[in-house]
Amino acid sequence: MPPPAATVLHADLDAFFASVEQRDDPHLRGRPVVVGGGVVLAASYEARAYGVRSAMGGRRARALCPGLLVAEPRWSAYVEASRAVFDLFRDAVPVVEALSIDEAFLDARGLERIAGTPVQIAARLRRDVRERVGLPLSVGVARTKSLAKVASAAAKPDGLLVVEPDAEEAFLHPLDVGALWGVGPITRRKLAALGIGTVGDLAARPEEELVAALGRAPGRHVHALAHRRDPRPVRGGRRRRSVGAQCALPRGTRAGPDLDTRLAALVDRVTRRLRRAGRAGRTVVLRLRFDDYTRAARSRTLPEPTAGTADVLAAARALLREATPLIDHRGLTLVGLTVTNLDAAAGQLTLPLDGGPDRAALEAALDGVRDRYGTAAVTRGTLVGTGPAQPWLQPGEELER
DNA sequence: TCTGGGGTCCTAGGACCC
DNA sequence: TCTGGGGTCCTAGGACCC
Repeated sequence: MPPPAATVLHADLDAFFASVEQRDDPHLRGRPVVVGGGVVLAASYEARAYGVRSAMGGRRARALCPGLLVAEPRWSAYVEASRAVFDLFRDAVPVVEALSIDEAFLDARGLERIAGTPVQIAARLRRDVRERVGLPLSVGVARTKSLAKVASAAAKPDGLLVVEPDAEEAFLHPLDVGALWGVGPITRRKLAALGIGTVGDLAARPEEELVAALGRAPGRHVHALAHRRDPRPVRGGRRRRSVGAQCALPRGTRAGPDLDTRLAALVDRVTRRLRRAGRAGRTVVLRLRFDDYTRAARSRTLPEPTAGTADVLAAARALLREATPLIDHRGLTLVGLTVTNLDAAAGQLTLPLDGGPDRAALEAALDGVRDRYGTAAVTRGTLVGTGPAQPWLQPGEELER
């Protein structure tokens, strides 16, 4: 067995939306900027120096930082920047696991001969992202995903931090438990009640005590993380597991035509996105948030996967009817709709290939089917894709990419 | 801190089946 | 008629992440 080495990279764009705005508008550079006026979606490091944070209300942010500049979100610019950065990730290593629009894990094992050590790859990646996309990227390099994630956070802004295997404990133990990936405010509070403040404190406690306080999975999980055990591999090629949309409502919203219109708009948005992505789901989830900010969800699982507006809307309306007493009693402040259980049933698409296609066309068609169906093969002049059923996709439709 | 929009994973209980 | 162990699927809720 080779000795353990720091081969996992966690790459994370700094203040992503705000950095894109500063890149594209010279007036914003070096100044406190937030994206999003109502609620802060991203804050530049200049704004963070004033205590401005993402998810903060815009009014509070402006109170903290009088000269704050507010940019309206430009989603297409962020998507484009993200694509360019992920292209560089995939150029750098073969296995990339996206975590969100602005961060990913990269597996840098076994690339010494062709691309250099993990640290060299990380340094080159930071330079390439800066030069070709114009954005600051922080990278953490460590033996496990969890350590790499914590390392990239410690490296920010615009930094590179390597945690070598023999330095892990010295790096991790002084940190607040909230720095661990997976320890949020609630777990942190429960741990504080046990007198646990740092990762070192956490590592000193027996697993049974943590399981008793947090539950089986979370207890075992934080115990393992504190002892730097994290066997999760970097997984490439992961697909989205749900598609949803939501909208905030004026306080005290009740069931009625207005709410139904909102619901229909959400269904429309979600099913469009599903169809564009070539996906279908079996479970429709109605999400509700009430006047007191408590939440509830109601769901229905359909016999077949669908991305059809009418199917999803019918299910959503049935759920809404079911929840109407609850809504009228407690008042609604948010309604959301999610389609999940994506591609849950097996199906098969068969395409006749008449007239002996040339090799390039055949390979393009295979790629198209494989993208949508998971597998693709040619059997006696017929192109077969096996995988998730997608009933609205007719044979022969949308084969070109 | 009174609150936006998008996701992930885990757990528990009940229905149902063999 | 009563009883057992084991499994899957579905619903609802909770915690966490960006």
